[in-house]
Amino acid sequence: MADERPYHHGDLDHALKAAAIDLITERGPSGFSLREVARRVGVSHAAPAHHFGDVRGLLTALAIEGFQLLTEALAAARRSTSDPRQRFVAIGVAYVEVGLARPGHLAIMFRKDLLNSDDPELLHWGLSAYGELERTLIDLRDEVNPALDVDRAARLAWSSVQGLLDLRTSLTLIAELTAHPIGDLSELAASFGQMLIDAFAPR
Amino acid sequence: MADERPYHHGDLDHALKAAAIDLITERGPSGFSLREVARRVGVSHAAPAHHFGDVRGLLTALAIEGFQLLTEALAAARRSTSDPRQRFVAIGVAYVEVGLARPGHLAIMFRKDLLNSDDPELLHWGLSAYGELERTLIDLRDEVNPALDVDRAARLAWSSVQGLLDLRTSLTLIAELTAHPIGDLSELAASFGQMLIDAFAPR
DNA sequence: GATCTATCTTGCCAACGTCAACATCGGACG
DNA sequence: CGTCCGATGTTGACGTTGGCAAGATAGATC
Repeated sequence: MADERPYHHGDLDHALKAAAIDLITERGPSGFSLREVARRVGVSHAAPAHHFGDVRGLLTALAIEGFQLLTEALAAARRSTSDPRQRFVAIGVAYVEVGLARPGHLAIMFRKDLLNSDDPELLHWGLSAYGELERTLIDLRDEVNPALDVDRAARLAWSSVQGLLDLRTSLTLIAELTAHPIGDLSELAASFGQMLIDAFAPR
Repeated sequence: MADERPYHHGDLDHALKAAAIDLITERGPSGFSLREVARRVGVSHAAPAHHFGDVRGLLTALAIEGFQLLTEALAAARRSTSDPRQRFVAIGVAYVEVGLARPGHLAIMFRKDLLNSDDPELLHWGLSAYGELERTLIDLRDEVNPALDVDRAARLAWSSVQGLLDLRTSLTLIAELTAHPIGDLSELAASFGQMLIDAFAPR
C-alpha cells in the first residue's frame, strides 16, 4: 500500500528536528509541544522519546545544531577576506544573518531553562563559535591597536549582535512608530561593526 | 480562627504578581505555571483569572511593571549627573543593574510569544524607557559630535546592554573556562559605555 | 436591610510530558 | 538458514496544566 507508512520511519531523528524547528519558528518556544511535533511527522506521541529522551533532549539537539551552523557561518565569513577589519564586520553580519535565517534555533540556543545546559557537545560547539570571534579580534588587535583588550572587545561585540537579534522586533516597532526607518538588519549590523572598530582604535 | 484565610484575599493582584516573579526567577519562564502561583499565594487555581484574564494577561502585567521599573531607573540615572558622557555611561549601567536585580521581569519583557504584545500600556512604557535612552544620546551628540547618527547610536547602545544581559551566563561560563575573569557586570557595562563614547566621537 | 456585583471556589475538559508494557522489524550470530 | 535480540515505534495510563462554567461569599450601594 503506497499510503501506508512503514512501521519504521527511517530518518525520524532528522524529521523530528526539522518539524520542531518549524513549530518553534511558527509559535515560539512557548508554543512548542512534543506531541505536536510527533503529530506533524506522523508518528505516535511517544516516538520522540526513543531518539531524544525528553523535550530537553530534543531542544538541546536543536541548540547544538544551531551552534554548529553558527560556527560554520562565522568560519566562512572569516575566510571571505583577509583584512582584519573586513573580517570583523563580516562575522558580525554573518552572526545576525544566521539569527535571522534560523529564528527557531536562535530562540532556544541561549535558553538554559529549556536545555541540558551541561551537555558536553553543546558546550563544545558554543565554545567553537566563540573561538571564531576571539580569533577575529586577535587579528584586529594586531592590525589596529596592540593595546586592545581582546576579552572586553569580544564581549562588547558579541553582546551587540546578540542584543540586536533579541531586540529586532522591538527596534523595528519603534522605528515604525517614530518614522525613523531601520532598514536592513544586516546593514545595521555592518554599521555596528564599523562603529566598534572606531571604538577599538587608539585615539 | 487565626490560620483560616478570609474568603477575599484583599490584595491578590499584588500578591499574584510577586509570587509569579519569584517563580519565574526560580525556574525560568518555562517553569512558570498559573496554578503554582495560585498555590503559593494560597488561593484556588482559578482565582488569577479574575484579575488577569489568562496567563498572558498576568505576564503582560509583569512586563509592564518591568518597563516601569526600567524607565524609573533610567530617569534616575540621567538625573544623577549633568555631564552627557557620564549620563550615557550611567544609564547603561542602570539598565544592566535593573536586569540583574529583576531577572524575573527581564526574562519575559521581550518575549512576544508570552505577552499581549499589542497592549497599549505595554507599548507606552516600552517607548517611555526608550525615550530616556534617546534623550541621553541627543545630549551626547550635542556634546561630542554634532554629526552623530542618534538612531544608529541608540540601537547599538541598547543592543549592547540587552545582549550583555542575555549572554551573562554564557559569558561568565566562558570566562571561567578560559581563566579570563569577567568581574562585575556593572563594571563591564560601564566599560561598554566608555568604548561606545569613543565610537561616537569624531576621528 | 435588601440587593448587586466583584471576588473566589469547585468541578470539569482537552492537551501536555512522561512512563510502562507491548508490537514490529532489521541485523547479528550460531 | 533460522533464531534471537536490540532498536524503533505504539498504546494506554497517570498526574499536571490552562481555561471555562456554575456556584459560593462578602463588601458596597441604595
